[in-house]
Amino acid sequence: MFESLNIDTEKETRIINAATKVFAENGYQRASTNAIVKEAGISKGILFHYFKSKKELYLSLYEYLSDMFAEKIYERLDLEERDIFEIIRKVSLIKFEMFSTYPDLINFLNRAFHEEAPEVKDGIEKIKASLTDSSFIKLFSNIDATKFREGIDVEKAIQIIYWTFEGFANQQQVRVRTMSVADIDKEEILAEINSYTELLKKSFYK
Amino acid sequence: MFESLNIDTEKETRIINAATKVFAENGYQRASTNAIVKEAGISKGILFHYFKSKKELYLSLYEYLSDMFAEKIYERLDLEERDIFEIIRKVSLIKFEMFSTYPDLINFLNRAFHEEAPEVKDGIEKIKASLTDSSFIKLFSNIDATKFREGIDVEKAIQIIYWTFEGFANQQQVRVRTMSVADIDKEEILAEINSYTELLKKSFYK
Amino acid sequence: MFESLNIDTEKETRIINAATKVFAENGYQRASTNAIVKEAGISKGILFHYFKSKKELYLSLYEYLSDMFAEKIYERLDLEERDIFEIIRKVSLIKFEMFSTYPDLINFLNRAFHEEAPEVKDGIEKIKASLTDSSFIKLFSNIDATKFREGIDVEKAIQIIYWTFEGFANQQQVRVRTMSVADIDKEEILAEINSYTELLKKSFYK
Amino acid sequence: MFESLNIDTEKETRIINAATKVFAENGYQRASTNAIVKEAGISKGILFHYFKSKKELYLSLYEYLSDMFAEKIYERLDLEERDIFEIIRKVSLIKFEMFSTYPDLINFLNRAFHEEAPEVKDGIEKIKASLTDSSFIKLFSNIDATKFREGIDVEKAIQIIYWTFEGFANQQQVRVRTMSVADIDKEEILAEINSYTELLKKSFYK
DNA sequence: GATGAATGAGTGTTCATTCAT
DNA sequence: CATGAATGAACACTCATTCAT
Repeated sequence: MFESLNIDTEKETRIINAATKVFAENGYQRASTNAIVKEAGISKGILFHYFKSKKELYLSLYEYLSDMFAEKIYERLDLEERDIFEIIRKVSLIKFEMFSTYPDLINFLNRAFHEEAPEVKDGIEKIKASLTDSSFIKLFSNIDATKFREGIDVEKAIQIIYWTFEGFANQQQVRVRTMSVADIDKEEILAEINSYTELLKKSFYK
Repeated sequence: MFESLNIDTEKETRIINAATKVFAENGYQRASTNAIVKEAGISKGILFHYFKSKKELYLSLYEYLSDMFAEKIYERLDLEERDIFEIIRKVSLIKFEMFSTYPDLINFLNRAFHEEAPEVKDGIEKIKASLTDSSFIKLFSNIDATKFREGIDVEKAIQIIYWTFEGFANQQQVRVRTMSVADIDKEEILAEINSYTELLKKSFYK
Repeated sequence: MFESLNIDTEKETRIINAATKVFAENGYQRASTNAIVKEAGISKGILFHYFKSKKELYLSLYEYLSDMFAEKIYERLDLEERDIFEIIRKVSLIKFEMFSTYPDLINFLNRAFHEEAPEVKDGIEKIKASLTDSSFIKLFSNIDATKFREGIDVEKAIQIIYWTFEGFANQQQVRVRTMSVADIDKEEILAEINSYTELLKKSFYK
Repeated sequence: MFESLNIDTEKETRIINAATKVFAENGYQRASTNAIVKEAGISKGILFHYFKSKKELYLSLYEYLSDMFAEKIYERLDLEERDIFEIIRKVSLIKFEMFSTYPDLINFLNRAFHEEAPEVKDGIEKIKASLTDSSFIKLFSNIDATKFREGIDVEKAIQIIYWTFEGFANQQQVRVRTMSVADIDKEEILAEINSYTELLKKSFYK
């Protein structure tokens, strides 16, 4: 299941949505298969008919949602873009919009990123690696190095930029946790992204 | 217990060490009180005599170890130091040495930092806040802003510096996870810290 | 199905072979219908289309394989033979050869002989009885009693002979359990059969 | 638990009796821990507090009951006795009486002897081996070989005698399975034992 | 203070059987 | 004929917490 995106039955969709939500809210360990089947309105048996274990469910879901997420990013991203800040701004924007539409998806992915449960940690890492290899890093490997000031270690500068926006995203997540989706002030956040962008440009660029 | 640092009996020390270790290795949820009493060589009853619940044990431990950690940091830190990079370098160094001596402590604290279990999340946040208020932020609030180039938003620059070293620390942790304490190449890591420092100084400082 | 030996389709053969193997390896209870359909490469539905329950599958299989086994024995046995030891030696030999060719069949039958699962125990007993009545005991009922020494209770002597070779067979089975079919030293086993035969003849025969 | 026969609390006794009964009636696999705790009138938790798994419960029980059984046999057996038939008669008699008093014990032990469940099979074999080594075979290793007729392979003769009474016991068990303890005709069975004894003596002894 | 026996709801998972397609 | 999705009760086992001793 999931392998070839043939999620076309109503029941499959319900499982995916339910599992995404329950895992997003509870993390791997605390999420109970009982809660998932209840949320999905299905029987215990059918869950284990589709996925042979909770672990497999989680990992399949992770792979499916990562793929889907990457796809969405790519289909809206200008792959010719070589300015790192433009790339990050665009990705942030897309993430935002996806968060409004599919908050569970984004929450699931964010949580999975730091998941510590030993049953799935290695599996997540493997999927992450294969994804990153095949596609993600590409975004950053194509960066236009000539824009950076002389004497700057571009690779490390990119790392700093990445960590900055990762840190910012985490900070927002914590803030947002208690709000409803509607209450998030998108304009304010974008403004903050801009000021970090300005600061980093001023410091790293020619 | 713990409130006034009167950890003077041998049994208390054993509980602390055991709980630190078990929580460090498993996180809040997966850590079982059974594992803790077994590791400590004490009875179930006495654990719940000292701490009325697992939650209280965790939170007391967190507070105690945070305090202890902050104290160690402070007693070795030059409080007059106003250069943020010097502060960070020194803190990194102290953390390093503490990790060699008390790896469980550092692992516990790192893990607690990202702990998601709802039973303790708010409690952690509260303790963190009180600690930060009373002491930690002080380190960063005293920073010498005059060293930064004109037109740079110093507060945001400090955030970037913080996120950079946080990101770097996380990266190291992932790398280190599979190694034994002995195999860590301290010199190499310090060299990397230095090059990030150089890069950021060159970019942000006058 | 099976009643009239019309096992002529390829699919039926696959069910038989798969079920024989899975029951032989796991016994009635632990054998799962899932494992059987997987091994046979068929769907769940078709299994329960042919056999209305796991119990009926097992019992039909038992009857079919018992019959088949008895048939094989009979077609190669000299029915005029009235010396019990000759009969047993011949039966042992045939069993041996069948075990080399159809190890699952023999394993299934051996295991069924001691099967304790209440769902099928009575059914097995009934089939065993009808088989024994109609054919098996005949082998032993025709024994030449005049070969036994005076004063010997022939019926009981036959029982002893039977138990001896049954015990020997069980002993071999335990030994063989860990070996591959190829590693079994047929000559050695036949030599042992011979020495038990000699001993019993010397003791019971004139 | 069990290690040093300190089964002195009322609850422990209830667990032992309940587990013995449920395992005796159902074998390892079909016996459910639910049935055991219900029969014993205890909670689920306490069973797994004493025994860390169903497997450990079964094996501890097997060891305990085997030991107990062997002890009972030994304390009533004349160890100087070197006539194999006398030994077997006496053992049969003791078994009988034990069966009247503790039918579950004997049923458990008989069933365990042929238990096929892979979780416990090896464990049973190991315990059996250690028991046999230390004590049981002794009974048969001390047999007076001079009583056997010239030219008889005494070791094989003993095997035959053993298999005969084993087969007889199995036969009785099948017969008895449907009866209540009270309905068993002890005299008749002892008479049959005697006639097998007579036959074997006449055949093997001088 | 100190022990560890005791609880019972909760966990992930299995399974023979049915039935709409 | 044939499929495999669907069921739900049952399984072994875990766990934080309490309490009689």
